[in-house]
Amino acid sequence: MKNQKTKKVGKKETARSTGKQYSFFEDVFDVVRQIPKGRVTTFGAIANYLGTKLSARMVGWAMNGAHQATPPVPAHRVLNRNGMLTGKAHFATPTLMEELLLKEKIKVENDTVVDFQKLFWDPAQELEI
DNA sequence: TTGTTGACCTCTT
DNA sequence: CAAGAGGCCAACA
Repeated sequence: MKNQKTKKVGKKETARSTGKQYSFFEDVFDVVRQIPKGRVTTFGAIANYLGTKLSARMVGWAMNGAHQATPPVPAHRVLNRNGMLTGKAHFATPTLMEELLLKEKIKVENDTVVDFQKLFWDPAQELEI
C-alpha cells in the first residue's frame, strides 16, 4: 500500500445506469452487516454470494468504503481465505481489527483467527441468495 | 475514453 | 515445499 490513499469513495458512488441506484458497495455492506456477532467470513465467500467469486478483489475494494459506510460495516469480521487479518492495516489502528475481534470473543493469534473454520459464516449458505 | 489500482484467489515455476 | 505471476470485475484519475 502506498500513501496515495484514494480519496474516499463514499457518496452514493456512481450508481449504475441499469436501474440499481446502489452499486456493488451496498451489496457487500449488506452482506457483511448480516454477519452474526462472533462470526467471520471471507472475501471469497462474499464474492461468491455476489456472483463475482472470480474477483474477490472487488469485495475488498468495496470494503474501502466500509469505513465511512452507514451503518458502520463490521469489516473486521471479513478475512481472507486463510483467516488472516489482511485488512488490519486499513483500520484506524493496526490493532483495532484484532481488538474488535477479541470483543466478539474471537481469538486471534499472529493476525489469524483461531478456529476460523468453525466461526466461518458463509452468506451463500445462510442467506442462499 | 483509456489506464491504473485494489483489504484477493489460484495456478505455475 | 516456497515464491512468483496472472486473472477476474469495478471504480477513480
